[in-house]
Amino acid sequence: MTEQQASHQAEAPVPNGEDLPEQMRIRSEKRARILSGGKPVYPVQVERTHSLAEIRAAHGELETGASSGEIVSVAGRVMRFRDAGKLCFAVLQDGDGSQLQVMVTANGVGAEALAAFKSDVDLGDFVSVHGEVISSKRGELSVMADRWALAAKALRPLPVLHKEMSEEARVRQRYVDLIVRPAARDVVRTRAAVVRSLRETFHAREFIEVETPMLQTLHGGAAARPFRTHMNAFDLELFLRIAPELFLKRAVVGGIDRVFEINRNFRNEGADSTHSPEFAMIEAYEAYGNYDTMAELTRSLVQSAALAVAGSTTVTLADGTDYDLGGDWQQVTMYGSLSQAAGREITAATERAELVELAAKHDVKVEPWYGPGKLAEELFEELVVPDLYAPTFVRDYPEETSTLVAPHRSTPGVTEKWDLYVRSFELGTGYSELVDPVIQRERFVAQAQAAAAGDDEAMRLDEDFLRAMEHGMPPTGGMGMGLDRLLMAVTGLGIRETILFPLVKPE
RNA sequence: GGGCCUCUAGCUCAAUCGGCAGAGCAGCGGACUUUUAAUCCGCGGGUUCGGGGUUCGAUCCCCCGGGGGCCCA
Repeated sequence: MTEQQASHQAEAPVPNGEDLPEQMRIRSEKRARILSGGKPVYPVQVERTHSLAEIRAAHGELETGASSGEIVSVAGRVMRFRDAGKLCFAVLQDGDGSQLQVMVTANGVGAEALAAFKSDVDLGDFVSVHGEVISSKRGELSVMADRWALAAKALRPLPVLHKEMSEEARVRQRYVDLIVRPAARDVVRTRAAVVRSLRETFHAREFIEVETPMLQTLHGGAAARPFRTHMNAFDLELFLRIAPELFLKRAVVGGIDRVFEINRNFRNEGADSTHSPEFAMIEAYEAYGNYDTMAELTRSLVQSAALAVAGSTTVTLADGTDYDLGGDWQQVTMYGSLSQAAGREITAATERAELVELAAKHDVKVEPWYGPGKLAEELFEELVVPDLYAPTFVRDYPEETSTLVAPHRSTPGVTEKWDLYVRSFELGTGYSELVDPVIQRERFVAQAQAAAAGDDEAMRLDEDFLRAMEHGMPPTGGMGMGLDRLLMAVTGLGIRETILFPLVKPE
């Protein structure tokens, strides 16, 4: 930076200085005053020999009032500040949430540096303190300063630490949430531990991680409305992917027999406590696997993740209740559970008219393009899902709604597909993949007809995907699981709490 | 998409029937060499989400719009 720029910044600390709230104006004025006094406000580097946690680990047992004899430099964000005359206390915080008190006294740093500490430092600032590790008269582990320096000034005040910010403020300004709320930092670490656990489980089973296109000329692999975008160079309409499935299957055709991807999908739908327009998903495919082997893999992924974050397959949810993800999970069939809930036999052969009548009875909305399979699934979601609290694999879904799934080997009209439900939300899905290119083409054609009838979630015919499959695809099992929902499953949090920076409407 | 609730100081929230817009924390000035949400004295701080209407007078009532939450579809 040139001197000219530096002086310009000193003169105009922030735009619209006149209109600033009082506390920002005062902090900006301090910034300018410190700079004009020749001291840096944002030095490139400050003294720091130890993290706060390291000091605590090394000297946590120091007796009340004792001195350690060790001279250190620590730095951190000022979370509390108390001025007791010729002595100041400040509590510094590190990124991992650990805190340590520093004491600045007239004897230790001199009257001038003490006065500067009082006048220059605000809550939220970063400071560096050099001095001896001691224990205060009240037994608080501290660094007794012999010098100090400002490490970075905060121009905005911290929110009050003793009350939670509103949910909206927490989501809109996650950086502030992270500063003041340890639980917010914990979620970030928990999510990282889950992702790491997933990769370890996959690697232990010799799955290869790949990245497939997010910008696609044709969206597919799921039933959802896509985001559209445009590529200038090719003057081409592109879609943000709604699922990686069709590319991962191309990889299996090519001989990547065990393959997985953990990455983002985009669905142009609403946002609520269980849906985010962009969400992270795990998908995996295994040649010579099937929906049973994928169920076993999925259970292992979830249980290993629970062990990684909770140390147990029984996790404690945000509301304090325990939830058991351990052991084998129950398995039911979709038509069987629906029949039981409806009090009458319903199969893939049940006539549409009968299902329409049942839908009317239970206030389930019926769109004209719904066939009997889609209707049965809608009824299932209304009548059965709310009661699926314990982890449950629901098996054998109608062909009509399972465009990419192999026909069941013994039950007519259904496919080898399961959905995994946890606490009544859908956590994942698994298939014996459809690998017959002729049937796949027929299913795509049926989807095209549904699209023509008004179903804007219907899949489009993907000719290149069919071409790949026509080269021969081995019998394959596949699974998919929402990463954000897996976090929800092991923590009990809402989806917007599991995503670090969820989309919010502009203010 | 529909219904209900909500938006006030930096943050979290009050404000009676429509009658001078308040508190706690935070901030500013002062005191204090051992504080732990320190204490004591003093003092500031507001586009009450935006626009319009009713009224002598609107945070409050009405209309339109926006953000957020919950429930329903």
